[in-house]
Amino acid sequence: MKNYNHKTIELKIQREWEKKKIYSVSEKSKKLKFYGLVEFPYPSGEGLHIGHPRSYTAMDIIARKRRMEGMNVLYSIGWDAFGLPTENYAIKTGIQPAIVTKKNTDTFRKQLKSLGFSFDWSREINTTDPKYYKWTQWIFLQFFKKGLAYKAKSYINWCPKDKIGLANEEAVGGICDRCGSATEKREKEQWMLAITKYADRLDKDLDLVDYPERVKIQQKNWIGKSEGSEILFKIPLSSFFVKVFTTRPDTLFGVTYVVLAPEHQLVAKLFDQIENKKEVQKFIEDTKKKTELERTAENKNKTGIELKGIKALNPANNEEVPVWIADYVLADYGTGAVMAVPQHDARDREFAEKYNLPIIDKPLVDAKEITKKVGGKIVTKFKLRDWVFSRQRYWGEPIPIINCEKCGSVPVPEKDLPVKLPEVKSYKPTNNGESPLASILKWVNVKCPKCKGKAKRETDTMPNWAGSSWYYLRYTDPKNNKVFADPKKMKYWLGNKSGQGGVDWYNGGMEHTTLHLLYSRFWHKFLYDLKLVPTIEPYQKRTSHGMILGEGGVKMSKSLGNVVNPDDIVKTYGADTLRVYEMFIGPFEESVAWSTESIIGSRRFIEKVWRLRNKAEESPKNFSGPRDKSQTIQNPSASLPLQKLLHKTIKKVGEDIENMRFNTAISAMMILATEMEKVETVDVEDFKKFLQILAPFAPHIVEEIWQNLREKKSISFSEWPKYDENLIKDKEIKIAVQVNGKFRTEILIEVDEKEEIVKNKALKNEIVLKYMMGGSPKKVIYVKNRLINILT
RNA sequence: GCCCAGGUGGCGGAAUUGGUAGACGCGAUAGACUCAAAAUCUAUUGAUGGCAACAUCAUGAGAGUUCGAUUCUCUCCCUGGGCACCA
Repeated sequence: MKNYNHKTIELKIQREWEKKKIYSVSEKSKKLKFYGLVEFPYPSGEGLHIGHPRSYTAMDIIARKRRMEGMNVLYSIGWDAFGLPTENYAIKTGIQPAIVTKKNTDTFRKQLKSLGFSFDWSREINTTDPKYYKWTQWIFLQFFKKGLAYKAKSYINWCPKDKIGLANEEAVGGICDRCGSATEKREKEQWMLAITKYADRLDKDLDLVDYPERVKIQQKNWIGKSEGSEILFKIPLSSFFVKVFTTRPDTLFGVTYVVLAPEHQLVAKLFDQIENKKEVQKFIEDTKKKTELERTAENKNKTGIELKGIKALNPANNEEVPVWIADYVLADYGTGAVMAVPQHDARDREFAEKYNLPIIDKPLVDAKEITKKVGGKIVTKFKLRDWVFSRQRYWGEPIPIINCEKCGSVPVPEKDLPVKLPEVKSYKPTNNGESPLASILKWVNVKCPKCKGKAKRETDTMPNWAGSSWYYLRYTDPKNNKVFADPKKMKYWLGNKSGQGGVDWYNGGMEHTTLHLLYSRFWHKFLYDLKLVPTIEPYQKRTSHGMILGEGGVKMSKSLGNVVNPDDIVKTYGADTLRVYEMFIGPFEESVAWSTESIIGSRRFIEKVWRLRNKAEESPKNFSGPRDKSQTIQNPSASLPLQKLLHKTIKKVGEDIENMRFNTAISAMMILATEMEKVETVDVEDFKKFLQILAPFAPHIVEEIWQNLREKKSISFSEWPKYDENLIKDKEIKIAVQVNGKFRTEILIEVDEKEEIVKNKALKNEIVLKYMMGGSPKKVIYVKNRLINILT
């Protein structure tokens, strides 16, 4: 028997899969479908990160198990390729982003193929492909037509030295990460998507999906639904009112002051009546200088100033209360004004104590009644804000709008889609804050599709969240030129049980919980309303993997020099070993530290499986012709304890995969392999069952052995083994015996043995008698089939 | 400051969800095989005391509930991630 050579085996097997296209699927199947999804990668110049295979192997294991369970499985991959790093690389080198992207995706594809994922490569997609982004633009136009894409003033990060707009990521802490100078906020007209229109449904429909509780909590907190009242406080001697939003209208009698955001419109309107104009003006100026970060970080130093000469009338009792402005009240949440009840609110109390404002104890009243009585309104507010959808960048989907002086924003006619990205000389944003596209006059100057007059193209591009908001729909029908995906194909793959359904299982990172996951749910619901997708929600089930950190638990980074290249691991140990190691490394949902030293354990396990093949071959039963598989158990030469262990392992591995407890599944298979190695021969049928449950984890080596055992069909489509209930049940078990709560010995009992018999057995036990020291049992606690505790 | 995770041997981690803490793997030590090495196999491996049987202690710290707590409750400390002071 040859030595195990992962290089030749893995290459050979991968070529066979590719040649036969065994993982290509179509919806023309009578089998039940399963749609497994992983977040498609951003093809960075650094190549595949060692963390990518964690998620991809996990879903590959599930996909492979589903195939063996007889399902028609869609598992696909693509590239989320628009984005900043490629563009910045282009700015530095002058190489076209499209060329860089091509190079990077080629690398990623090769790397992913070397890991043996069972992707249907015929469905590969790329968000930067005009054939793909045609439909991203098309969906944008649907938003526009429904009035959900609109233009509004917003702020961008602006570096006054470099004269360019910056992404949040490039302006962390208000510092430009290119030149280190302080950034400013600059007002700019931007395209927005009205995600807030869907806030309530995005919140409520979380009840329909199977997401981890922590993901649901995070989404709910992000959406931030709260019910409360809007109440008007009149400003005496003026025609103005302060409109406050409160979730505690029942505390209205406890209000001792009102606080406005410094940017609140009323401050300017009432400015003439303010007695301390100078101080107020200075306070407002100071607040403006602070970045959002500084303002929100100053928890302990809430600052404010009273608007002297201005009062507000509490509508509950017509008493006058002072009006303040403070930086802790934000202009863009609620109404930008709050009523302060220091008696009932910790933050109001802190502020009141600092500035010596009164704290009064007034009665609590019924929230609804008081709201009605004072002419207020019961309202629901959300934290969620509309989505700024414009980027002044090159490497994104051009927003398909033509700006006409006469007609305003006019959508590009569908027949003219996609609006392709033109080639430019410089990828750097212009120094007046416009995208580099603005400098290509030939491209910009067009006729208005409506009036045929002079018009200009929109030069803003979309954020990279656009392409990833609908990619799972494109996988169902990746080459369609007529529609973004055929409704029939979507219906097949997404399922439609009374509007429920969606991708069956979507695994991804926690970092995408509030942005990508929420954005794509929003797009999906919008498309559902247009009757363009068959389900209310895009994903039925979502799970999250933990990060793979560097050795010792620190983040992997170039600067720390602790980046692990998956190519090196595949080369040295093989894809099967890397897959097994990444699944064995720790609990799937938690962050774990990489350890190159520990990989050897997974490699040893794989080699052990290779050696086990000899035991199976040497079994004389191999030459006795075909056998009835159901007779395996009665096979006289098969060891009963080993068979019991095999069937227990089949059960455990199956259950562990479903719960993504891959680490304990592998541990169980290691135990089984070690036990198999101890016996002289292993029944070939039993060994095959072991190979089958290992197949999703280490598909190459098992396929090779499978072929050697004269199996003609790929193990990938063999039937997932069933375990025998009778073999799993034990007749006798050991249970723990405690005396006064301390473990002292164990006794053998029959499973489900009567309590009386167990008690008698325990009380006769020598060791138990010794520890009871002649005393008599006062109380005996028996936990069935587990433990008996004797108290004296 | 708030929210969400998490804290168990030298290291990564198990523990049937309140029932024998440390499965499995790495590392380490000793032995077998070998001229030798590698590979493989066997044994030991939480700490302290003891020749040993064994005993005591031990799951971030401290309390509590319980016959029994890694698991539940409270207080505190630390690590990681997120944040929009959300009225």
